[in-house]
Amino acid sequence: MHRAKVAFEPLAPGEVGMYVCGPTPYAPAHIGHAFSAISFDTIRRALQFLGYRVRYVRNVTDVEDKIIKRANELGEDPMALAARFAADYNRDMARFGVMAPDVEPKVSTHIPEIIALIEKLIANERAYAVDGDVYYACERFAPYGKLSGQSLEDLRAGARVEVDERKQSPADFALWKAAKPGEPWWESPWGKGRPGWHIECSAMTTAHLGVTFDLHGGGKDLIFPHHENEIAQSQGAYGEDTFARHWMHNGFLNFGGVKMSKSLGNVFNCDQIADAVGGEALRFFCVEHHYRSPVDFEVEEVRPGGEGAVTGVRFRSLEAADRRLEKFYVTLQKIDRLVGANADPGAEITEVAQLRATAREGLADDFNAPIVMAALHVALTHANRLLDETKGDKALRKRSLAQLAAALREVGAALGILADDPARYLAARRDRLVARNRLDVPRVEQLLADRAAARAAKDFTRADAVRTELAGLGVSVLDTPAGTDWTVQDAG
RNA sequence: GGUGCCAUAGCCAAGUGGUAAGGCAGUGGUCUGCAAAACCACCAUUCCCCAGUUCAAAUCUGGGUGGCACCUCCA
Repeated sequence: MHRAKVAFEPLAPGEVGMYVCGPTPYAPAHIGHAFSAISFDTIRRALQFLGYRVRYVRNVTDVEDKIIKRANELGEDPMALAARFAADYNRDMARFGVMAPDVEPKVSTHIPEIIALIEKLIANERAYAVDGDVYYACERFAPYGKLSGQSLEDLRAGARVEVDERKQSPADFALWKAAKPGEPWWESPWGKGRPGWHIECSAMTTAHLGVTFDLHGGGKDLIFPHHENEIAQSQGAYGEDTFARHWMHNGFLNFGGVKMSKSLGNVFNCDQIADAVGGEALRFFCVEHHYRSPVDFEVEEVRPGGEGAVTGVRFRSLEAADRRLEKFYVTLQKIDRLVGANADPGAEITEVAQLRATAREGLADDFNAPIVMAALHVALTHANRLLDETKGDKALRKRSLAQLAAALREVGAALGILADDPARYLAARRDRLVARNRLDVPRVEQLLADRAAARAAKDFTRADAVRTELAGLGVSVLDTPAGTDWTVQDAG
C-alpha cells in the first residue's frame, strides 16, 4: 500500500468490485452526503464509460449510536427511523442523478456475518471480550495506521477522549457492544448486544465482494479511524494481502471557506438544494471539480430589506452552475428540433472523435472530470457553430449535429449530466426562477401579447417600451424564427 | 503535540519536468427592427515568496508565508 496515485488493474479483467461507505440514516440527508454520493457515483459511471462492468455496493449503517439516540428522542423505533431516513436518502440521491447501488447491504441483515467475523478475530487473538463487549487489540495488528499515516504512539499522545480502562490500549475500538436498556440487540456468544461502528463494513465487503476487492471509497473524514479500523478487522481476519486494493477519498465541501457544521447553521438538506436550483445543477457543479479536491460553495443569506432575520438562502455557486448547464440544454433542444429522431449520423466527425477520446483519457487518469467538462464545452461550441451556419451541405450539418448531440449525452452520462429532456429541464428551470422572483406570469403573458400586437403594427417604439417593462420584471424576451419565447433573467 | 491537504488571471478550475485546458465575468465585432442567445477576436511571458537541482520547473528538493482538515460524532 502506498498513498499515491497508482495504475489501476482490476482483480478480474474488465470487472470492478467497488464498495462505498453509505449513510447512517438518522436525519435527513444534507448536501455533504450528496457531495460524497455524487463523487462515487461519478466514478462508477466513469468506470462503466471506460468499459468496465462495475459491481457497486453501498451500505446503510442502520444500527448505530446516533440512530438510537435520535429514535429515543423521538420515541420512535430505531429500526423504523433508520428505514425511513434510508428511503429518504435514496429518494434525495436520485434527484442528483445518483444511480441505485447494485447491492445495498444493511447492518441489521448481516448480524450473523458480523458475529462470525468477530469470532474469527478472537480466534486469531486480534480481539478480546470484556463484560459483554468485544474490542479490537490494535497493538496486535502491526500495520495499524498505515492508511492514515499515523502511529499508535502518535495517537496515544494526542488522545482527546477519556480512556476506558477495560481496554488494553486506548486506541482499541469496540467490535461488539453489550446492550443497554432501550437499545436494539441481538443474541451473540458475548450476550445480548449490537455491532460497533466499523465492523459492519468489514463483514459486508466480504459478503458481497469477497475478502479482496478493487475499490473502496468514502469521505476524507473516514480515513481515520473508520477505514483504518476496517483494514485492521479484515486483514486481521483474512491476512494482510486481503481487503481493498485501492482507496479513494473525496474532498469535503466548505461554505465560504468554513466547514459545514450544525452549530454554524450552514447544513443544507438535499431537498432544499434540489428545490432551489434543481438536482442537476449540484451534479454539474460537482463534476466541474476534481473529486479529491475540497470545494468551496458560496451561499448568501437572504434578509429582506438588508437587515433583520434571515428568511432564506441563495446558493450562488449552484445558481451559476445551473446557468452553465442551461446552455447545454438550450443547444441540445435546438439540435433535437432541427435533426429529428431518426437522423442517420454517418461517419464519425473529428470533433466527436476528439470528445470521446478526451473523455476516455481524462476519466482514465484518476477520474479527471474537469478535463471532460472542458471537452464538452469545446464540443458545445462546435455544435453552436454548426447551428449558426447557413451555408454548406445541410444534410451533412444535420448528421454532424446528430452525432454531437449523441456524444454530448453519452459523455454526459459518464458524469451523470445531460440525461434530462431539454424541454422538461428548461420548463422546470423557468418555473423555479418564476417562483424565486415571485413573477406574475399572467401579467407577463399579457405584456407579451401587447408587444406582439405592437410589433405586428410595426410600432417598434411601443414594442421596445414593453420589452423594457418586462426587463424591469426580470423577464428577457426572445424573438426566434419559431416565435417569441421568454426566460427569467438570472444574472445573480 | 501528531498526521495530512491546499495556494494557478477579477472569479471558478485543470495541468505533477518540455514551454499555462476549460468556464464565468469583461472588451471589441458579426447577427438582430431593437434585444437576448449564439458565433468570431482579445483577455496569465506566468503559476504565494526565497533559494537549489536541471538543457528545461507551475510541476522536483530545501526553507518560509498564508489557509484548511483529521487525530472526538461528522460525507
